[in-house]
Order: sequence, then C-alpha cells, then structure tokens
Amino acid sequence: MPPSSAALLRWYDRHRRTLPWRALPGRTVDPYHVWLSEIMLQQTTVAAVIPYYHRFLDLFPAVGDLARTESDTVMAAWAGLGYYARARNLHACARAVAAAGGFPRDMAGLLALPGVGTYTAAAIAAIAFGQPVVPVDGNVERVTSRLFALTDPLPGSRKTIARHAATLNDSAEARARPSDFAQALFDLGAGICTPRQPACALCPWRESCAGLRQGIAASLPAKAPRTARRVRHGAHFLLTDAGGQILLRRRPEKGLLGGMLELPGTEWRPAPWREAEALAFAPARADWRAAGRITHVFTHFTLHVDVYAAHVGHFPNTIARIGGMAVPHADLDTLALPSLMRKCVAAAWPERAT
DNA sequence: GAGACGTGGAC
DNA sequence: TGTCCAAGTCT
Repeated sequence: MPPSSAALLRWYDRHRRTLPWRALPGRTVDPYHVWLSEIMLQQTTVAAVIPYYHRFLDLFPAVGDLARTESDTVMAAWAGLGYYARARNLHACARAVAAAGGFPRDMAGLLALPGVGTYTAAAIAAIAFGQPVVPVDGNVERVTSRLFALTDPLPGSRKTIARHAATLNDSAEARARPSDFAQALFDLGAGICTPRQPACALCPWRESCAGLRQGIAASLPAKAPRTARRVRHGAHFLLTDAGGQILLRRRPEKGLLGGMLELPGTEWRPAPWREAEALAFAPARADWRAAGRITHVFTHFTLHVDVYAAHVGHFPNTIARIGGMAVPHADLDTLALPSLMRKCVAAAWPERAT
C-alpha cells in the first residue's frame, strides 16, 4: 500500500510547526523569506537559524536592501553561523535577483543562482511558487529510505532515494498543496521520523512503512563510514594598543573562513608549533606571552591554537604589509569574526567579557 | 565522486 | 568525551 498523501497532510494540518519563515495556513509567503531561510538552514539547525533570520530581516527587509549592502556588513551579520561561502553566495544571489527584478519561478532559473543547488531550488519552487516538486533534504532521505526500506548506504544511495522520493507526491492531494506537502515531509522527519528512536507509533505513514514492518527503520539510512578527523596546529596573536584597538587581518576570499577576519597567525599544520617558531610569525616586536590555548572542531579537522598576547603603545607601520587593520575592541561584536577567532580572543583576554 | 566547508547542541 | 547530527553546495 503506497503512503497516503492525504494522511500526511491531515497530520500536518494538526501538527505543523510554527516557524518565522513559514506563512500561516492559507497565506502566501514572500520568496525572499523562503530563499533566505533555506540558505540559512543548509546543514544548520532551526534553533541556530532563528535569531539570524530575524536579524537579517531587520537589517535587510527586502532582497534589494541586501543587494545594496556592502559585503563586509553581510559577512558580519552572518558571523557565527558557519559555512561562510553561503554568505558570499547569498550576497551575489541577492544582487542577481535584484538586477533581474525578482526570483525565477522555475527549477532551471533557480538552479542558476549562486548557492542554490538541487535541494534549495526544489524547496523554493515548491514552497514559494507552488510547483509540484519534492525537495530532498536529509529529512526526506531518512523518511524515504525507511518507507521503502532502502538499505544501501549514503552517499552512494542518494540517486535511488531521490527517485523514490519523487514518487511521494504522485497524488492529486499532494499536487494540490506542494508547499504544505514539502514542509509536511520536513516536519515528519524532524518530529516523528527522527534519526534516533523514531516515534513510529505516531506516524501517519506507519501502515505503509517497509522499514517499520521489517524492524530496521531506526537503522536507516545506512551511512558509509567516515574518515577519521585530522588534527592541525596553529598560533594566533592578540595585539592591543593604548588606544583600545586590536589588530586583525582579512582572510582570503575563498577557502576556509573565506572573507572573514582573523587574528594574525601562523598557518595551520599537522605538527605543533614550538613557541620560538610561532613567534617568528608575530605581527610586531613585542613582549609576547602565552595567553591561552583553545581547541576548535571543524567538519574535517580539529584545530589546536596557541594564543599569544602583547600590548604596545601604538601599532607599528609595518602592519600594512601583512594586511593588518586596527579596530576598536569594543567593535569586535559587530565585525565579521568567526566563532573560532572569538574563542581565541576570549581565551587570551577573559576580562573582556563580550 | 569524494573532499572541503562551521558551529553548537544532544546523547 | 567523543560522536553524530542539522531544510547542502561547490569543485
């Protein structure tokens, strides 16, 4: 028996989550709101996104406002949310959309936008424009793999899962409500068909779930073992002056933490840095002291950072050579400083409660 | 297609 | 404590 779209939509009508980017039943949504939330929600929890979403709409009420804003301001507003390529693409996308006079309504047009891939294009098409497509995110992959008892491991099974997911809206009920149907799948995955200990007894699709029938639902989707996380080491320097300024520099536009600010420092390498070795990279001659040590976990490696601190009357003229910039430490909270660097500052300067 | 790409919360 | 996880995209 195929899963009943009507049953899922009935369940959704009773249990749908209220979320800031979600329209009330019967109301239309602003494509800008849908797009902004979808970009923020990529690999990011709802709880983490909500405050950023509100702040962005306060700062940039419409896509044109975002398009007109300087890159630095956008990056600063995104600071702490992670995956900073999203913020760069968000800005580029806003400019493209503003120039075009609005968001494209079809999959091909959406897919052409920077930062918009298969999933996000489908989500915007379904939620903002009512197109009968099924966006396949992690939730939908989990629901689908369990529903059809697809046991091949991710990521290899991705195409097979997507093929099955695309059949989920093969009904008049689903096609009449593409936006609700897509979000019903998200809510089902987030609230019932959860990664661990799914609440199958409460599931509107329990009667048709092959994974449940076979007793393997909780173990799906299977995943290929991931490679061990590497370790890297670095040293960064907190230099302050008598004027209450702190020395920062900008990271390259591409790559890790691209376009964000940082404390000057060494490269990050597999071997630890001895103190004398690290100090050769200090941004100025000064009385450096070992001020703290932090560990920061990225997706693909763990970073150990030694933080050195020093205070000088005024920054040397040579800081321009390393691309250094002096900023009042009171402004730190408003700058494009990633969490890693905030952690470094806090470790070396605990009195400076932010 | 596999690896790069952040962060914080839950168990 | 370490591992897993969250509305993925790009190269």
